[in-house]
Amino acid sequence: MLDHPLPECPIARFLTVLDGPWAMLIVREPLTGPKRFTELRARLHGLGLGLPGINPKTLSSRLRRFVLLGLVTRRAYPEVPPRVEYELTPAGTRLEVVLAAMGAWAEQDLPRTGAFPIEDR
Amino acid sequence: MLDHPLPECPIARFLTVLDGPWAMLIVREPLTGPKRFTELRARLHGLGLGLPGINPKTLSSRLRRFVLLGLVTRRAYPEVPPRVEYELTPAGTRLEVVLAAMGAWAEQDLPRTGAFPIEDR
DNA sequence: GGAATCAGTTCCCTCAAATGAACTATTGGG
DNA sequence: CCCAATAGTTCATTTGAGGGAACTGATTCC
Repeated sequence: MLDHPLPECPIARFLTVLDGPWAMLIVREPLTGPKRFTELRARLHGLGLGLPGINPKTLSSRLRRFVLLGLVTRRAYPEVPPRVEYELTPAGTRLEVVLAAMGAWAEQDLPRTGAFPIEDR
Repeated sequence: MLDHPLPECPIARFLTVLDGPWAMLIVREPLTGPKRFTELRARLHGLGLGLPGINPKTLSSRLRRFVLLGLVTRRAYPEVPPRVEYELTPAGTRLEVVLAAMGAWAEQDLPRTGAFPIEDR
């Protein structure tokens, strides 16, 4: 994904990096403070994407990407059992406006049921 | 995708429907007025997602979904050669704020090259 | 001694999405 | 007669993402 430069177009760049059903949902969690790996797993349960929960492989893969991109920091404490905390960087925190825009749009224009309103034009 | 109700969480709902590298890029096009199928194909070339251009199958599949969800209208003119225009509904047009948020974030926080800044914390 | 805890990794499998290329019907124009 | 143009569809194939399940290492609690 970072093997060659990202697209010129900012939107395309965003989509390259934050693609997939999980990416933005993962980013949302540490907005309320640092989160541990297992904590993230637990909180990403039952969001009802048709998916039961996130696979640890998927989660660690996304987290590694985010750390690489500077959206998240990873802090490991040499304890037993191990403790690792993921925290948003300022850049990561700034994704909150995107999340807010997505949420607001969906609340207004994307009902849960298949009964979609016909807008007059 | 509409076989059973969408998730309760608005963000998850957004991601269910507007997932994939192409969805938001397609929506962006008719913001500047109705667009024809071939026109969309042409404009979606060279965005550099590592992809050369969009496959017509992918495009027609997304357009069909958007029409179903009420984000886009499809108007066919019985001419030869055929002409079909895709236009955003008010709901589709409201996605502009999401696109703007994505773009602004990427411009500020997602550089093209792998040299990502380390933010002080 | 055995179980539990945590943060992942590894293996194998499946499935949906995307791709490339060819093809359709229709008619006007050279 | 043959080609071009439009809006797709169809076929066959690949790729990557995700899923399930099991496993690791170190240490503390029971």
